Amino acid sequence: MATEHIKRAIADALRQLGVQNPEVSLEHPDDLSHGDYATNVALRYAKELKVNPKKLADDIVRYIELQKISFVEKVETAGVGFINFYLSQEFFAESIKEVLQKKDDFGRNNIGKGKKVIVEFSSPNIAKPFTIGHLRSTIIGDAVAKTLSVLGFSVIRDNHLGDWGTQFGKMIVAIKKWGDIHKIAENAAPVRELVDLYIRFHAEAKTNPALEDEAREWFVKLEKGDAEARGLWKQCVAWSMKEFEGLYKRLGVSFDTMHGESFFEDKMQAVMKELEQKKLLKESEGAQLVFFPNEILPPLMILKKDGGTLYATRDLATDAWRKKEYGNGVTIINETGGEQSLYFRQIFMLEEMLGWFKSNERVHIGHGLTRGKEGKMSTREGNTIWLEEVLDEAVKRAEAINKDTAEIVGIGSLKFNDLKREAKQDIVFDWNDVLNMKGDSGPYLQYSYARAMSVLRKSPPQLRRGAESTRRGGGVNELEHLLYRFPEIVERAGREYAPHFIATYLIELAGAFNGWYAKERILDAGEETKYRLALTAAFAQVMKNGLWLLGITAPEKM
RNA sequence: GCCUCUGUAGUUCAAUGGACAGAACACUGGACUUCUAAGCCAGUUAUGUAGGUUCGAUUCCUACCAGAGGCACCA
Repeated sequence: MATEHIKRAIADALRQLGVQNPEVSLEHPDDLSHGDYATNVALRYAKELKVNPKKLADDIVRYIELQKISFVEKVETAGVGFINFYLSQEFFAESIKEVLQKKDDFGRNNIGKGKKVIVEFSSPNIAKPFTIGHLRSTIIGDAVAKTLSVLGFSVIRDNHLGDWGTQFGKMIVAIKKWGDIHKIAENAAPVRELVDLYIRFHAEAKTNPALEDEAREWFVKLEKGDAEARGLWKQCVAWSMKEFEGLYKRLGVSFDTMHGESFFEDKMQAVMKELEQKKLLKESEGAQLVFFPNEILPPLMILKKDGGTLYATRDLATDAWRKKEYGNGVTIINETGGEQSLYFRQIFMLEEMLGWFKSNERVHIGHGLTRGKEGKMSTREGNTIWLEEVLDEAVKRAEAINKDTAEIVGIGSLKFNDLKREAKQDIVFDWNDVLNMKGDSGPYLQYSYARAMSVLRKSPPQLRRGAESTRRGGGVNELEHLLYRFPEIVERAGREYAPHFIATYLIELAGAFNGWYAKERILDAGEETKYRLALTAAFAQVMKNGLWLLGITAPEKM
């Protein structure tokens, strides 16, 4: 509520001093003693105006002081020429009131109004383990989708299941050669058996390359609708889906659409036709590829020499369908591992060449690898960590402290550990780090929230009507300095598709609350109790909303 | 070989080109016999190397070093 006024006042001052079209940047200084907002315009325009920056800053301040900006108490110059703005007590009282009134309304940003966005995430493969690797996509994608939705975007959460491809040829060969379909069905965890078969396939294929050809043949059969191939495939899909549903339920993640790759099987023909018509396809060594102008990117294969389709073929069909289904102007976000970033650059460029999308309508969020200490974990090698084991271990560790909340705390710690860092960073898997329950962790936030709720529960009801209580004297504390910034943080996290901005903000916020809580007696503050309760309630509100964006449950007690 | 990403404290991570580079873990010490100690307070330690652009660089550019990933029939 104050930023626009401040910016306008600075711009006016600059015009007054001779700048034609002033550009004003306003930031929050790192150090609270430098005020709530600061601008570096004096440093930027000193050269142009041929004056000393410090003097320019002083001139600007003198002009601004005459303006009397609402909610700004003090303006002063500092350092080499920064101008610092200190907000007034009324501002903080107002902002607390606003938080309490708006509740679930996350602030006033509505940058996504009228815009559609598809967030494709999680996307596990059928008949393969749901590993710690897929967890990242699931967690980050969920947080991004939620963040965009509160910014007003109309969000379609899509799980693009890997239920098609040569891998099913391999799977079928393995089942027919070494498996027993009835035994697998009786197993409590059929997917594990399938994965064992898959690993065996790769082990045996090393000495017997003919198996690979056999697998390709079976996939072609599957594509042509062979009854036996279809039957085995359907069975694999059913077993996997059952397992996935259990995991999604535990993680609290849901989807609007679950169109697997097989859904687009019959939609690839049209894409091939369009590629041919636009003369984008070129034959090379029997396969069909797209070559990019000036070789700015390596060629992208669309059709194999045996006529089989590839991931790219299906993805193009997928995006063509989405365009038709959701209309022009839809933005598509793919959350996948970072190792696919070259592939997505190829796809994005091709889709631009086809005239389907503008470059900013296609986004790839590539997360870093979760790897073991010894290197990459791979299904083929059989050294993956199953997500279920990780969830169980997380809950077990949380149980050691408190049985009642173990499930939400365990899963909260796991999610937060992922979201607190930039998505593109690799994670070296380490139990103690991944399931950290102390310090910068999910449980720290949950605990801070539960503590605030406990204070509110124990407070006298007549003092709880915080919204209309007024702030009293005394210094503004860190918590107040942070609370009003939540909407800005959410907006930035949405714009940059980067949930870690929310995560790091919440850590800071919780730290401010805990520090304040330990020092002050909230319920025994005399006349000021009402305002302190309002502040506590506002903190709880923001923390709850923030945790929700990250997909982490905020427990009332723990 | 080429391309992309990463290099910050003993460790794991932050930091829209700005003020003294922030946290957490670990370590050391402290407070609390009243609202939740998974907490609070205090302390030690860091921008891979060499240049460049800039009033000002962890951030931008160049080269090098180190790690990860990718580069035609996997996804």
